[in-house]
Amino acid sequence: MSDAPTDAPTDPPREAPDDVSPHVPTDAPADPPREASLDVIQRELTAFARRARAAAARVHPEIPLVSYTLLSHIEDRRGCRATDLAAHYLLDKSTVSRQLAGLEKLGLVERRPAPEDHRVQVLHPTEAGLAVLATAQANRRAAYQERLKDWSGEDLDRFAGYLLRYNAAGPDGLPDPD
Amino acid sequence: MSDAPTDAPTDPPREAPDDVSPHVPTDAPADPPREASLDVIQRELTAFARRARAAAARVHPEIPLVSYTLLSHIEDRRGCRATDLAAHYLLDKSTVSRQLAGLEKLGLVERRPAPEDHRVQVLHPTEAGLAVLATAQANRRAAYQERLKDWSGEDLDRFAGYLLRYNAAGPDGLPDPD
DNA sequence: AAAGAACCGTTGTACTATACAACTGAAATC
DNA sequence: GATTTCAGTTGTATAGTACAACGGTTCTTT
Repeated sequence: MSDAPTDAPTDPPREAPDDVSPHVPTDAPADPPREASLDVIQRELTAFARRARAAAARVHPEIPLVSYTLLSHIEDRRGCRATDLAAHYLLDKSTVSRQLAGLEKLGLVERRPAPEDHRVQVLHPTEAGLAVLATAQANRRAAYQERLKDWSGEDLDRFAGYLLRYNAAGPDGLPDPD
Repeated sequence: MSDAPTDAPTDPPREAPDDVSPHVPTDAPADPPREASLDVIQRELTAFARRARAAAARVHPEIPLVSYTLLSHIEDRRGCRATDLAAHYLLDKSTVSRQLAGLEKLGLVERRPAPEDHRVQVLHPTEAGLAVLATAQANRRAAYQERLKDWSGEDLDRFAGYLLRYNAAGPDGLPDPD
């Protein structure tokens, strides 16, 4: 995404969630409020990304962190290749290679050369890998539940829908390969 | 935030934005849909953070990147101190110190010892710093406008509101210091 | 089928972003 | 005035990445 949040973090939740009129958006000239919303979205998304990053390091002391993301994808797409991961996450091959090396050393993934194509490595989570994922997943879920406990089901639903829609535009506004 | 997005990236926009029923949330038992929404939110937020990070590096080749975030805050809070930045972004003093050193070397910020307290450094953006910020801000805004061009004003407004609300919980679910 | 192109993954090297700990200087407290 | 506390810097270490150069493999093309 060419709109990466990388700035304008000034201070996210400074103006309470009210200054974003929940209803009078398309009434007036329609353009000013639109821009205001865009700015808020940009700023908040940025703030989120920045904090997420910082927090990430604190949350998974057990596993080298980003490897975790990859492990998760490996579980989801059993038997995927390193190249798939790189393409999916917009990472360099070398980065993935090293992350996988780490995961293997930790005994969380197995990589076996594919029988059909000897260049390719087929990736699978190990028992340990699955266990780690399960635990972390549970922790995360609990954290989100706590953070969003005051939200109505309807709000959660809509928020989820918006996020899905936002992300659906793909990594760079592109159709999202993969 | 203990809910840091650090995993379950499997593949964000895989299920179209429709499988999140936009209206029938609080009707049924109310619990299953809630959990589903939570999972989606968790996953999408995670996906966003991951990609944002990757994209960030591609978007601001000009300036060492994260420094950008700090510069932005410095503009917003003229005359703030390095410690303020550290506290605000949950960064170590040393990290901020080095980032600022970089920004100063690039001529984007000035730091002067405060007259009243000789330990403190008062930070100000330079002309060049303001110019860089303005340019980047324009780029970002354009990118967001493009990405969200198909959204209705009402949806933008609501999405902005949700993000604000989400972030308002603070870096860790805490009352958000600062 | 031999040559060349395309591919997959690894390794060397370099850089950003961070953290933690130790240290210097300058208030503030006692 | 001695101690503690606070602001920033510097040393050292680590994660995460990228890019470029390779070493095998497989697919294409003559």
